Amino acid sequence: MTRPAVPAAAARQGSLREHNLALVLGRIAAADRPPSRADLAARTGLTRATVSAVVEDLLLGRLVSEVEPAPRAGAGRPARGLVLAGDGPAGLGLEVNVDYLAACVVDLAGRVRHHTVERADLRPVPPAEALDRLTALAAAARADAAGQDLTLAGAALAVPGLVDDAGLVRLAPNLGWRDVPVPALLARHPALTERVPGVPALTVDNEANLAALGELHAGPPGPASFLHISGEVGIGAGIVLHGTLYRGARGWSGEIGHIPVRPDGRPCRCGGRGCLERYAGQEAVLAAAGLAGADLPGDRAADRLAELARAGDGAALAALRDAGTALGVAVAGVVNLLDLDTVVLGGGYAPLEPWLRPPVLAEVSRRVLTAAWSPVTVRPAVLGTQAAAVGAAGSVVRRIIAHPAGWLAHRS
Amino acid sequence: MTRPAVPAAAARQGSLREHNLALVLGRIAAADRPPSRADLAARTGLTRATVSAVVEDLLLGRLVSEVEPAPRAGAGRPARGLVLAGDGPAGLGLEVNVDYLAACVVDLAGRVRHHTVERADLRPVPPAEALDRLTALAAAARADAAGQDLTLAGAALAVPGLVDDAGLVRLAPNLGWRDVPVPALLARHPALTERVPGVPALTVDNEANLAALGELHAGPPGPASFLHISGEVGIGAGIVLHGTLYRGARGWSGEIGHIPVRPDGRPCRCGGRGCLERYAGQEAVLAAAGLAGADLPGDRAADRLAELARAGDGAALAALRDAGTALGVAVAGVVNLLDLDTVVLGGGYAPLEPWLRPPVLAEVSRRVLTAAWSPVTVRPAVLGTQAAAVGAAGSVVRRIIAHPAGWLAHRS
DNA sequence: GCTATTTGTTCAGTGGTTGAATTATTTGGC
DNA sequence: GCCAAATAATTCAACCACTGAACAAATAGC
Repeated sequence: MTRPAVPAAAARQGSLREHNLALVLGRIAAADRPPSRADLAARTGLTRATVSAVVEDLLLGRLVSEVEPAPRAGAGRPARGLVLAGDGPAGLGLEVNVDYLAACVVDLAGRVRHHTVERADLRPVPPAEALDRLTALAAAARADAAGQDLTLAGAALAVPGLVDDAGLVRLAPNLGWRDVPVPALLARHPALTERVPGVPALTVDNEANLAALGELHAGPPGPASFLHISGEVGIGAGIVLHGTLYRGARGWSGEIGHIPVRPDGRPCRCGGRGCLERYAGQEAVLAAAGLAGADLPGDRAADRLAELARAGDGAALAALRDAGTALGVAVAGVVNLLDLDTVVLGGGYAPLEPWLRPPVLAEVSRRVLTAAWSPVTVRPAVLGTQAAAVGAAGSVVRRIIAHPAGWLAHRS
Repeated sequence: MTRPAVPAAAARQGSLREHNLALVLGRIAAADRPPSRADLAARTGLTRATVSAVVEDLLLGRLVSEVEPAPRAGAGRPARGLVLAGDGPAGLGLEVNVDYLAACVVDLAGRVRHHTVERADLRPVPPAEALDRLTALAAAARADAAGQDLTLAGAALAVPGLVDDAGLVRLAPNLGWRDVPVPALLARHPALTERVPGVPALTVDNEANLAALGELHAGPPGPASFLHISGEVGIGAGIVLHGTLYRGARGWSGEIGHIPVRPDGRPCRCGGRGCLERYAGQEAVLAAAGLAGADLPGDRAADRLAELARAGDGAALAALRDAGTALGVAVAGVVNLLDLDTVVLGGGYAPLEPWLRPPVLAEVSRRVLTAAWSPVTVRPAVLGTQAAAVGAAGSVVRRIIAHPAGWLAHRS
């Protein structure tokens, strides 16, 4: 990617320290074994003197802690290992979805330290009440975190819909929400509005975006470019380019469900025709598999379909093959456009991956111009249905790791 | 876009100056009237002392020059205006295409200071000979630049094909090139390999990518997100996200011509079926308009078609409507995925924009989920067929503006 | 116990920014 | 025509963060 044309802000003396704090902390986070100060100096290019000074700040701010010297062969003073603190700041991840509410806490190292799911059909519930119930989960999560010596530094909420910069949910069709001002509705709950400078108290984002972030951080460290497809009632996608989530010009990227795959095909509720959702969305697949009337809750439907496919049910297998082909056509277009090397099947698609992958790969290898040189990997998501909530919590701690200076200033 | 997780390199004292050089130079480049040092201090947040020191470096390095004080109302010492130097470094842009070679020189301010096009059918010409002929144009451009007190700081070459990081042209189907090692073939031409530290002597890139860059810098300054579609024999696209060109995981993004628009439709030479190129590519449109046998050179074909359409020719109008519809289906998918606010019709599509825009817009407004809140603009490219060569030259000078320290180190 | 080795800290030196004081150059009032 | 006010740009001491070298600390091997 070409670098941005114009830097935004003046660099002053303190900017150096801010940058190097992030550099050192990022290396500690990405290391596979606890690095010593000397390791960090060698790997970052800073001197040992500077690394010591920077690490001192990080230790004082409870972002890292020292661990026992790792046994090492040869002579020399033993190194003190540095790890991300397990008792420092943590992120609160929340999710409102069609048939459940969820809350989780993730610590700096990315470990899930708390996780609750409350099943409930939220379609008939007014938004304000749904958010009220969510704050009960949030309060419990906060109490659990406090008991583990964790400080919640911020929260992120995943919603299955289009969210603008201010946190207004413009449209969440499957939830029946329209123009819901989430931050205003949550403003009276102190658990969600306590301010830590440099860390937003609450951000609201699209569920598919946050699920992609969860997948990014659950995988190996380092930049990656992939498409994370969440197959639910609708089909959403999160786009990760070179290790950063791409949100679009206005934050509404990833509406892969409305990519046309049969321009003159089945009409869609969006007003178009032949959208992917009408061929590979939950309703379409269940109908084709003969499960139309079963009225299963969202996450059960995918498991039921997987059972049938595993048992060799003809209708289920045909339904999955057709859905995979439609998905493959859309994915081929995306890969031709964006040159991604990986496609992750997430959400409801994850358990169905064994049956979806072959037709998707077939379409991709047939239709992608560069498929011959650069194979495209299709794999299931490693995080299951928790992806969005975990990704939401992870987005809070990743922001601290990327910009530790704000957190440190707050603690001094 | 979420910020990157881990900074890459250590920040030392000199990094501050590097950053602030780029900051100040970028503001001078983006300003609409020559700013004074005091203006720059106010706008960047640096002190006037620092701005003066930074500007001193830029003046010494011939990147900016002072102009007469702009007349100002009120009392006070008159300000000295700062502009990008018209006699400093410049970029050399080159292009090999199916039926022409081009060379141009662009100065720091983005002005085109030299431009030559040599028409020739290059399909029967071996790559080495085509590149030889190109170096003749490059030498003339270099001489002309020297006569205008410009120093060529680097060159960029636009090719209608897939290019890898090393400059190897993997495939340029319409030119008949495959695995052409362009940098090696140009290595014996000193005019193209003279090294300026910090500025690559020669980069090779896809024509559609460079055309999009040309369009980005020809437009108003500031970040923009758009899709620039070059409609030639093939259809390529350059993707600009938040003011930066997105090249893809391996550099092969933008193959919009092979997005499926009729999955079971006409077979394509890529091996797929129903690719956009088979419905909106030059061949398909000319055939539908009854011009199949005319065998016009690429850029004349579009003009001829525009003439016919202007005269009300039924077949031409129908062909353009159908092509626009196919294009609109593909664009709707792209906008749903990437949430772009602007689509630029470039290359051969530019003169046809009056007839292509209505069907494209119709499909987009019908199929894009967020079309109701956020209109998508479809407009013709402001640079015509020169876009790729001008964009190539511009990419060289933009790199200097974004990273002036390298250039300054070289001159000291 | 001595030496080699590696880790981590201390400290003078340097580069770059800040902020206040100073110089430079104009307009406008008297 | 001269002086005050205003704005632009430079100068300079102070400060901050990083560098590099010297030094202290802690271990293994002989």
